[in-house]
Order: sequence, then structure tokens, then C-alpha cells
Amino acid sequence: MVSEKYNPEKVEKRWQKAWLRAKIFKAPDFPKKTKAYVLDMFPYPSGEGLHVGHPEGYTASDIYTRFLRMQGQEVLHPMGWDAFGLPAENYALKTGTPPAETLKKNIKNFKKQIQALGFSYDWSREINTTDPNYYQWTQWIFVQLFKRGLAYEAFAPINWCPKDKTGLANEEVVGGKCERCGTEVVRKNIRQWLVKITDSKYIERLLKDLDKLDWPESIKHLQRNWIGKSEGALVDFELVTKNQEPADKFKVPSLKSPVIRVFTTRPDTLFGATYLVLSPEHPLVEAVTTSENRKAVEDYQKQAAKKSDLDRTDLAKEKTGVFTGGYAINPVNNEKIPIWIADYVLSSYGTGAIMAVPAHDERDFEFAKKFKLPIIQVIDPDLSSRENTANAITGGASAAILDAHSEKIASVAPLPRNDKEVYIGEGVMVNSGKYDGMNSVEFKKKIVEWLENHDKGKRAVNYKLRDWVFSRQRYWGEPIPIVHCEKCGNVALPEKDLPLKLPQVKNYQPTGTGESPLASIKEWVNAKCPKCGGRAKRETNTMPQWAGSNWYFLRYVDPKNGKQLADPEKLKAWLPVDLYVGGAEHAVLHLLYARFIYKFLFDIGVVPKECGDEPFVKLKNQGLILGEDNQKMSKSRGNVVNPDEVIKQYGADTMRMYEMFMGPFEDAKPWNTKGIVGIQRFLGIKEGKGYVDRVFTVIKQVAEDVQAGKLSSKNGFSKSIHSTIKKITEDIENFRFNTCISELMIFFNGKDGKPDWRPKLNKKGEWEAVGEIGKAVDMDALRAFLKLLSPFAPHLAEELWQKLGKKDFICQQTWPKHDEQRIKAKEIEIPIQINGKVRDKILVASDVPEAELKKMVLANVKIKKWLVGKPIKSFRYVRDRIISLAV
RNA sequence: GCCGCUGUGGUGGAACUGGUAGACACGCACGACUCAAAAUCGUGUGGGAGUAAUCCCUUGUCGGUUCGACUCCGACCAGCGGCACCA
Repeated sequence: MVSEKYNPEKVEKRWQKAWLRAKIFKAPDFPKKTKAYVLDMFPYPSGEGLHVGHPEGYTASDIYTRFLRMQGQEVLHPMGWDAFGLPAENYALKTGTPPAETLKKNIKNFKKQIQALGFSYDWSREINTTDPNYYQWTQWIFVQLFKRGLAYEAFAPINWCPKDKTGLANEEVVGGKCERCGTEVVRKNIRQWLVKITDSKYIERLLKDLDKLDWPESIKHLQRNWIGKSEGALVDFELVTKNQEPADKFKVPSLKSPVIRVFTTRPDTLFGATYLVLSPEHPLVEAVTTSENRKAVEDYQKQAAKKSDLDRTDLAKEKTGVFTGGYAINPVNNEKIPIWIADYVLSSYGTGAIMAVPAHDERDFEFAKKFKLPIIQVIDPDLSSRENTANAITGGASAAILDAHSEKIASVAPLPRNDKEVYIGEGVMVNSGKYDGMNSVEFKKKIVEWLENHDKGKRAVNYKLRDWVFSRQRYWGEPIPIVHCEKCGNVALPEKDLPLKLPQVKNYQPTGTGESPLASIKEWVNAKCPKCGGRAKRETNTMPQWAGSNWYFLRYVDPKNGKQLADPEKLKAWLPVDLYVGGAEHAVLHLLYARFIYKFLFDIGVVPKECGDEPFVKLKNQGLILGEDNQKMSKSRGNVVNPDEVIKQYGADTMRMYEMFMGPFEDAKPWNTKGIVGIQRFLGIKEGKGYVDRVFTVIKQVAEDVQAGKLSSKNGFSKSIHSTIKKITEDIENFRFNTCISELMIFFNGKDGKPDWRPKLNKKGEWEAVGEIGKAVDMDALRAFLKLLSPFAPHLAEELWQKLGKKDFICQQTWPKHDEQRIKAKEIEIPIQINGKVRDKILVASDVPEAELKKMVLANVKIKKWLVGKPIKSFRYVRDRIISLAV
């Protein structure tokens, strides 16, 4: 009788120690066999500790890692800490505890929790972004960017919290309000450091190279949208009023008079441009405004400046704007059109000015309707409906206008059209002078050529992506290694002076001037210029959290290198990352920044050519684990599950397997504590006096009984295991862990011709061997089963491996291989369908000829019943699958 | 508003390139063990009709293609996620 109960608490700790002692997860610097780099997104070690979402991704990557190792690969599987950032600093503001201290505690706790789950990380490579030996290289990368003009200082509007008197990152603004105090955020133009991610050397590659990545399509799609490429044209509109010389950058050299340059993706609608709109911040506003409109324009500008981003982009609000009094000339038809300013035109996109085509753009249409500006249709959706449309546009007033082919159509036709909707598609040109009747797609090319030939515009590409605001008015981040010298301007620190250490401060409160708390440390701020030795001041902004995380995966390869970011030979040996596992919430931030920095490092030769210029070959996103109420887990909802308690109650193996069993890895799925018992029953039960018929107890009992001579052992790898090996191998490769686990259960429970491994309890409460194992135990199959189980439940697998008399580690065994021949059944059951409905099943030899099968089917009593009086229209046999009759 | 994803029993979910829908697990019901309960084990479990054999219905809704549709096509509905005046 089995007396020993499975005790995960003891067993798991024992094996964790044994693994650590044997250093079996330590990756070599230079792998000799096939290499695999399996990476988890490293966590921010918050004070709250792990939540159940963390182990989901870590378990999946661990299963995959263990699987690859058993398949004979050498795997780099590291872990570290992304430890700069707000929570620790906020905590310091409240309590005065230095962030470094808080984090030391948090990391210790996180590490303990992660290790309790038995993940096979190489802890000798652990990194921490707040370690000066680490951020020395984060700063070094910044200096390289700066030297090449890719990091620059500028005034940029940022989110500003008026109460906390600090700039906020986008991710700290929730619903237009400050995450910390709830105050509505305003826009403030302050000095910033920006990184030129939009540089022409990179932006197109960031877009195009997505094609070669094995990432979820949805993530690639998100990045493409975020980059937001649009192709169109820049068009110059000459000003009619010439009060003043415009700023140089808006002047096309070959033109003598000042122009307003607009960007449009629809040059084909140029004949329908009935007015121009400048953003309120546009530098030419003053120049075009007439004296009688000046007051209204200036008032509007002031109002717009006061508005928060939220107000400005609120679509529910009606469009606003004012007329400047100025006019410009539409280059294609020489019409004089009014210039307005409105805050629906953004200063930061394109040229900050647009040509408005109300007939073919919804926003322009809305604006034109409100301010009674002319609406001229220039694209007809369909030639055949042309007459109807003509009536619609002109309100039936003058259909003849459409055929007038006049260069001056615009002045004849501006009948305001308030009823019809906007048409944004392709079609046939109308009201477009000599181009009428031309297909709009063709016309688009033609008119751009015309603009280029006449020096009035040119083909152009625009992107939504903006340069990356790279500074924070915060304390807990990497200091930006730049000094401002009175004579030399901005000067980067020489590499030998890195790291520029973050000094200790007494007060973490922002200064209120938009500077970080560092600004108040005089002895730190005042520095010598590295170039001229003269007086200089240090930059007091710090880097954003993304700075440390966009290259950390390079450092794991060579975590202690003091001379360079990482040894190129070691990078060659391990990079790129073969599999990256993490949450989808990083789709456009971390994953885009990391790609950019990697490409940059590739270009300057830090990342060797052999590694390629994309860091993450394959990406898998874990789905969110929801609370039991199917809602996102959050403290306020009270539906947070604490993994510590789950591990304590059920053990790490059960926790790991349950998380994998819940559903598809990439889907969001609700936690259900009751469901855990299914896994628990399968693996082994910790307490309770009843007999347990699952993995732990059975294998242990079998091992003991075989050794005691009570059962005979039969070697020879019975066929039942082969389909199990095949299924599990394929499913791990495809991250389908939920079905792996059900397959493990099926193998053990016995079904589909597989033996039932479960012993039966007799009346006396004693174990009684029946069925397959009553005769002889197939030890080879049992050992293979344990190997298949081992990536999922590594501790239990080691324990039972040992009980089977093995002295080595199961996690270092070779993954079993299946024999395709032994999976094929000699006899198969084939369903018979009549008109798509299954009426019977027939047991036949798998190689039965179709003619013979047909005879058998037609002779079948149940089938005959359905065929009475009906001629058979067709008989179809899909080998080994189905017989289908139509009557 | 635009883009993307997802809709299968009481629940989480299976179903290979179109081929027996509901694997596996939870829950529930009944039974065994127990003085009893818990734990454990066994049997059953999509809905409906029938003692039964068996039959009908069923993968968000409606239609289409096919011998055959959860799977492919079209329209619609619902939920989730992202972007949000990007010209």
C-alpha cells in the first residue's frame, strides 16, 4: 500500500537546489551545438511582487527551453530586472526611502518567487538596468546617437501636470489625467532631448523589415499603423497678400512670392481645394492675417494654446476656426481661395497646413458646412451615375457646368452643398478642367508630374511616427551624459568618464521648474566642459524607462564586460534572439524602440553583421489572465490571484501546468481556482488519506513493485506511446501547451486503444493491478511518458525519474522520438454519411480496396434502411476518413 | 469613426490542409468508501422525443458554395483590443 504522499513543497525545493548545484542551466559563452536564444521580457520588480500573469509567459518559455535542451540544443535563457522608473521614485517621494533600497528588496522578493516556480534560467547572467556597470552602456549608446546627430535637444510640447509640476510620459497619462494626482494634463513646451527614430536612414527599414519577422500579424499591423506611412505630394500655394517675408523653410527657391506649402495624400482632388487651413501655431499665420482679422486670430491662437490635448482631439466637439483675411492661389486653376486657421490641423504633422477639399474629406466637409465655404465635387464615383451626381452637387441648378471644361469652373460652381455626404473613393474626374473624364488614379500621377514640372510641388512621403521624446524631468533614471558649455554648446562626456553615476539626493520632489531633482545638487550640476575645460552645466533630465530595456538582451551575452557593451564574438555566438515571449502591450513602444536601437548598433558595427539587423526573429505574446469574474485583474476589483498562495497550496508544478492548461497561450482567459484540482488530481495529491490513482502514486508504486518482483517489466516501447510523442512534440513546437497536457492525460487514463495505467482500488482499499499493468509494465513507455511530462512538471518528473532508479537528471535526457509506422492502425473505424449525416460506422482494414468497401457498405443493414427506394447519386471514399453517399 | 481579433455545452476549452462537433478538464447528478462530512474513486452528463433501438435539433444570426461547413464566401449582430481630426 502506498504510504508516501506527494509533497510538492519538499520535493520542489530539493530539485531546485540540485539543479542550481549542478549548474545545468548555465549557458556557455560559445555554444558547440545548435544554439537557441529564448528570451522573456524582463519584469519591473514592483513592490507588489509577481502576479499570475508573469508566470504564464515564463512557464511557456521555460517549457520551450527545456524541450529544446532535451532535443540537443544549447539554450541561452536569462532573466534580469528593468528597475528604473516611476513606482520606486513615487515611493521615495512618500517615504523618503531611496529607490535603490526599495528595489533591492523588491528584486530579492521577485527572484525568490520566480525561482520557486522552477524556471531554468541561467542566473549567472542576471542583469539590472540600474547597476552603474549596466547603465554605463545605456549612456554609451546615447553618446553614440548624439555624435551621429540622432539625439538632439529641442523644445517639444509634452504632457505637463500643473499640480505635480512635472512632465509626464505618455504612459503616465490616463484618460487625459495625471496618473498620480488625477489633475488634467496640459501641453507645455519645454526643453527636451529627442531621438531621431524618424531619420530617413531608419524609418523605412523599421517599416519594411517587419515583413521578414515571424511575429503575430496583429503586432506587425500595430507597428505599421504606428509608423503610419502615407504617400502624397507637397503643394505650394502662393500668397495673395504679401505683408511680410515668410520664414525660409516655407519658401521654394524658384518662386519669388511667399508660399504656403501643404501636404496632401490626395493631389487628385486639387481642383476641389476651396480654402487652406493653417494650424494655430503655423509660423505664417501672422504674415497672412490682415489687420481687421488680427484680434480674432490672436484670440483663437491663445485659446488653442490653452487647450489640453484631450480637448483638442475630442471628436465630439464641433470644429472651430477663424478666417485670417488672407488668400492664396490654387496652383492648378489659379483660383483665389481663403486662408483659415483651425485647431483640427495639427502643427506636428506634415507641414502644419492643409488644402481643404470639402467634397472629398469628411473633416473639411464638416468645417466647410459650418463656415459656409464652397464645396466642389471633383471626383465622380461612377461615370454612369454622372448625371445624377451632377444634379446633386449643383442642386440641379446647372448641370451644364460639368461639361463646360472651363479653367474657371471653381468660380462658376461654388454652390454650397449641405445635404450630400462626402465621397472619398476613386472615380472619374469632374470639375477639373481639361482633365475631366480621366480616371482619378491616373490623374493623381499626372497632376503630381505637372506640379513637379511647374515647380509648384513634388511627390512626398509622410509618417505619423514622431521623434522619440527621450528625457524625463525625473530622478530615478539614467543621467543623460551631456554637459552644456557656455562656449562649445552641448558636449557629450568622453567614454572614459562613463558611467555618469546618478547621485544620491535628499529630496525627490521635482523642483517645479521642469527640471529634475538633480538640478538642485549644485556640486553635481556644475562641471567642466570636456572640450574646452571651461564652465559648464550638466544635463539634469534623465532617460526614460525604455532606455535600459531597448538593448538589455545584448548584455546577457556578456553581462560583466567592463570594456565594451558586449564582446562581438559572443554576440555572434548567440544573437539574434530566436524566441521572444512577452505581453502584447509592448507592441509599439518597447518592441519598436528595441528594433531601432538594434539597427543603429548594427549600423555602427557594435552588433556584428552575422547577427542580422533585426533583434527578435520570432515573437509570441501571452494572453492576459483575467480574474475569476472575467475582468482584468486589479486591486480595486479585488479579483487578484496571488501566485505565492497557489504555489503554497498546490505546488509549482501544478501551478505551471494549470496556467498552460487554461487555454491557448495567446488568448485572454479567466482564472478559475476550482479548475486547478484537475491538474492536481492528475499529478498527485498533497494531502488526504484516500488512495490516489494518478501520476505520482502510480509510477512510484510501479517502480517499487517491479523492484520487489511483484510485477514483471516489459521493455519494447509499446505503440501507445508513439502517437503521444508525436502530438506533444508538434504541440510544443507550436506553443499549443493546453493540448499537450490533455494528451498527457489521455495517455495515462487509457483510451483509443491505449492501456489504462490506472490501478483499481479493491474493496479492502488496497491497490490492485488490473489491465495492462497487471500483466507487465512497459517501462520504456513509462520512461518516455515521464520525459514528455518533464518540461511541464519538472520537479515531479525528476522525483519519479529517481524513483525509477535513475541517478542522472531527467531534464538532461534525450527527447523521445516516435515511429510513424507504429502509429498506423491496422483496423480503422470509418463513419458512413448519407447526405451529410452519419448513419453508421464500419470497422475495416486500413488498406481495404474501395470496391470491396462499397460492397460492405451497401450490404450494411442500417445503411440499407436509408437507401430504400432511392437511387445512389454518388459514392465517395476519403481514405481512412469517411464514406459519403448522396441519394 | 477607422483598423484588427473573437463568438462552440452550465464553465475553461478540443476539432489536422472542409470529413464522426463537444477531446481534455471543471462543475453537476447518482453510486462506492465513511457513523457522517471532506478528500478520493466509479458511472453518467449539449438540448428535445422515446421503456428502448432510434430519430430530430445544435458551433452568435441570416443566406450561399459543397456529397459534406465550427472551418470557405457574403450580409448583419455582439464582445474585446488598438488608433483616434495624421490631411
